[in-house]
Amino acid sequence: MNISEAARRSGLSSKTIRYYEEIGLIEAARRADNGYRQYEAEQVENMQFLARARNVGFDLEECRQLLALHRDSGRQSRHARELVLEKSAHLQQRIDALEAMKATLEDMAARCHGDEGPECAILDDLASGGGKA
Amino acid sequence: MNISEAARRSGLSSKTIRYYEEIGLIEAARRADNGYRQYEAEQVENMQFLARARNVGFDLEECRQLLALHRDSGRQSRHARELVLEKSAHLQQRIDALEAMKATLEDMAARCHGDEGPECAILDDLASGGGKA
DNA sequence: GCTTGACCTTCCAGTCACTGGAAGGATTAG
DNA sequence: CTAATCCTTCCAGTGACTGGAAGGTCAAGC
Repeated sequence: MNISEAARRSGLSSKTIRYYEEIGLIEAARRADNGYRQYEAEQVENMQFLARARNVGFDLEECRQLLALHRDSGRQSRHARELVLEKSAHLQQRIDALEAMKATLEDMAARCHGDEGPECAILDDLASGGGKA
Repeated sequence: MNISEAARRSGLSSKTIRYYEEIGLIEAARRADNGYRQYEAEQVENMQFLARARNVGFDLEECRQLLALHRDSGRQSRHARELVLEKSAHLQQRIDALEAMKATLEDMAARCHGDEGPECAILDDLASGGGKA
């Protein structure tokens, strides 16, 4: 199958597939006589694996490790679990940071009239560090 | 004061101050005879404003708008409030996405033995799209 | 055979908000 | 005098793509 079909089936874009090939995340595709990349179901499965791993927050280096574990029949599931727990903790940190930002914004918005006048608790907070900022 | 003192007081790095000057987010500093940038309290206040705005999640373009409102005595607080509410909603979307990722990861981890053996619910989920993936 | 449109290829530039580092000049302390 | 610490400019790199240019290929319809 051509690259756009592989893209459609895997959930990656054609651009992304070429990019992953370029950085060695997926192996270089076989080429047809016209130079077009040709894919088999197996490569598409690898792409799906990558698409799913990316969707749950893994970066490309982690995806590489996960894919290596996936391919390694002598793997230890502990390694995959460690990656997952580490990523989960990381996500929680980012969530906490975003929640804190959001709380500050909501506090600012609550104290701002939001009318046609120039008085503005938001701009005052940003200027002076008042409020929760 | 020199740039490193302005950095210390504002919470931005010297590199970041130079960068903000380069992209026109803060005005070009007055130079001393030796070519060093010289700052007054007023510029440092602008830097603090930017540092705070960045800390609550605004991107540089939004910071530019907020700073413009801050400087505009004829402003309408409604404009600042709109920016804040929009950003807050955006943050919520990102939080939701991260929460979903985290839930998936936790579900995977819960079903993975995490031992010395190769059986692994995590890798199976990523490969087949099972679980919550 | 010709055209049109949808593919495919490579390569280069841009994104965002910095950060690191090189190469070199200025200042300060001892 | 020297060493350490500032400061300057400029260039390159980050992550993970995305957009676009320039050009080759293919299938369908006339």
